[in-house]
Amino acid sequence: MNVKDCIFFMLAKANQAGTRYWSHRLTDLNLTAVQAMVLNFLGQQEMVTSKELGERTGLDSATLTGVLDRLETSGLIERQRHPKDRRAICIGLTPNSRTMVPRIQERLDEANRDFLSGLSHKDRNELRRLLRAVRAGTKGATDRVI
Amino acid sequence: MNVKDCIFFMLAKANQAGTRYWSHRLTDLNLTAVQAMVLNFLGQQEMVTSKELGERTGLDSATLTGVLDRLETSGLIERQRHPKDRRAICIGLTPNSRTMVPRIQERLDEANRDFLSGLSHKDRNELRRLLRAVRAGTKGATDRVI
DNA sequence: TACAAATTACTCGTATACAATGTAAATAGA
DNA sequence: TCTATTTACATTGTATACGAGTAATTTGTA
Repeated sequence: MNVKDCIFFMLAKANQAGTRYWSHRLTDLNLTAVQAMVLNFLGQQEMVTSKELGERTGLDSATLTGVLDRLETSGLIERQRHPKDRRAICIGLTPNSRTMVPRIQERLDEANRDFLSGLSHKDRNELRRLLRAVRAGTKGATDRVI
Repeated sequence: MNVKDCIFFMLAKANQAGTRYWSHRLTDLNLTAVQAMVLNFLGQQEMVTSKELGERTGLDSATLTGVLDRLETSGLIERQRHPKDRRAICIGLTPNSRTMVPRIQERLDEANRDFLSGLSHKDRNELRRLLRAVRAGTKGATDRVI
């Protein structure tokens, strides 16, 4: 099988293109693609535990620890003790990041529109449907799918 | 926009699922997804330069150096001087990896079939078409697309 | 209640990714 | 020919990813 027709290769390269595109739209905010995605999520659902945040954003617990460390160092999130469960921590935005979140959301909307502007409306829906199907199809096969 | 509908997020998670699936099919060969892909490519096109290999596999020169270092340490590839251009190196398989490549190719074919077994034949073609379109659509926007 | 099992977050080691920089070699132009 | 630019590869530093393992805590159960 030609590498170019391998689905794993194709997914990896499409993802590379997407991440690169989204990252380049963030350079002036000094955020990485993942960091912006986490802040965006926290803008909708603040004070979640690390566990829940990981589940929603599809980030491994080990990965998430690092992402949160860097966001905390930048003063963009706060870790707080969970009131009921002393094992857990609650993640919250800071005053700084709270004003930043709306801009991130604008960018994300724009970037989504622009990135797919070469596709017809129908194709965009098809792509989303198929990507969802791919993930759903492997659920359980290797686990870990959020 | 809900994170779950964000195309960058969806591409990242579909890719995660794919890489995980393909990696798990390789554990007994002691290869990573990327390493197997590189060996598979070398099985079809031996003695390519590092530059060409990078272009074909979509690997950054910095990334490729590391991948090749590890493959060389494992005795699976050899770096040789290019006969005409002393800046360039030629990458070749070793006796060890030459016997391994057919097995990798079998695995890759199997994994491709199985990974997409939940999709109809038509959907599989659609997915490939759309992933190609996504990459082609951003060609030039951020460069680097192979 | 005592204690094993499960859970939460973290740490460590390894492997991609990629921007930026360095270095040697090749090539283009004056 | 001699210099300027380009090219090929490597190196460095930072940021995901993920498997494996750990400490603290909670839960389930005998």
